[in-house]
Amino acid sequence: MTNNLESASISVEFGQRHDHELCIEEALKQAKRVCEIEGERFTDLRRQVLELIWAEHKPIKAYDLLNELSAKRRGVAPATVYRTLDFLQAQGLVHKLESLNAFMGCSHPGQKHHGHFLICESCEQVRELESNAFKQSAGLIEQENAFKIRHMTVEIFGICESCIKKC
Amino acid sequence: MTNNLESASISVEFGQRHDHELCIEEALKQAKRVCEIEGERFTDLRRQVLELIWAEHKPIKAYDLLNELSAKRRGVAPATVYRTLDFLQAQGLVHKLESLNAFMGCSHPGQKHHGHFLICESCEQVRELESNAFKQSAGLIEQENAFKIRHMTVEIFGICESCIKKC
DNA sequence: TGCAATAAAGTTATAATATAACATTCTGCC
DNA sequence: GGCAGAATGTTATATTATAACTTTATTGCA
Repeated sequence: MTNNLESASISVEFGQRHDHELCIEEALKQAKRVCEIEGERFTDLRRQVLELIWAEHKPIKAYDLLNELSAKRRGVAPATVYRTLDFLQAQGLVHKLESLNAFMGCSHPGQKHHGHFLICESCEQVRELESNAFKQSAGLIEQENAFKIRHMTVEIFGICESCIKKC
Repeated sequence: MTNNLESASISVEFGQRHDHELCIEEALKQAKRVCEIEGERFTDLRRQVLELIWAEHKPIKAYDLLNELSAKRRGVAPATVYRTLDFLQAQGLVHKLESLNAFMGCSHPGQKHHGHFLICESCEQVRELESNAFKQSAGLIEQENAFKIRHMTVEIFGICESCIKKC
């Protein structure tokens, strides 16, 4: 077992055709790896939830997750979903999109980063930006305001390339 | 009545001592102005809500607002609060902090801008950044991703200067 | 193996946040 | 005054999230 947390990211461009089964497979594989490294259990429940979250490159709401999960197993309640989401977020496998009250699979699991997102208002797909996209601005802001940044919520709404072309 | 929307901003540094009554007064004055320019009514309810929002340099939750507002007038229900918040947000007088489900008075009313926030996790005060803090990064992101930005939620959590000094 | 300790998941209840739909009142205008 | 539209009141309910306690599964160890 490797101890290298810097793994490849699971990421595609907006509207790009790809074998999404591979995305899911890769996400699950990396999740398993992260859990092993962290000494956490990647249980059936956690795997199922993560798999549902990765079903599309769109954020999913907790109660939609609950509905879909209910089709797969018994005894699913809100707490089931929120607990599992908490776990997956703690492991850096899932991000919450605050503006949408919804959850996304993390494209850079195992890499320490803030989640920054491009959200297409037309196709509703979401893409995670590289963490360093705002690094310079963030540094500047820290200096100018004598403020020590601990976490940044960055959610950018607009129209993706693919949707611009379609107009 | 002036038609100049570019008004002074209502803004103080973290921890800075100031006559907060003046902040509130200024916020209400500018709100009245914005409403006049936009042909909207700055009613008692709207003024009371905005005044409560400006009571501190901290975000306030809708149901806390509801409680405080109930002390001032009869027949206050959730819809009362949310409707008024919607109005104030539409006029650019109030911002919602998505990460906190809470609301803040806008420091640059009448100026077209995204709200970007520094949120101190120690004293819980919030300060609105100048809109152009991220302008360069935003431009870069648009280019690199061929993405047309329409709105940005930027909420930066950390420790403010005043709280760093206290440690 | 068997038992204790801990972690995970199940279960029930409820809190916190937000909106929908319709009724009433207020305001500006003729 | 009376009409039209805006604002507010009112009631009900949807959506999002957590608390508290129970049961089950897993691990480590005697």
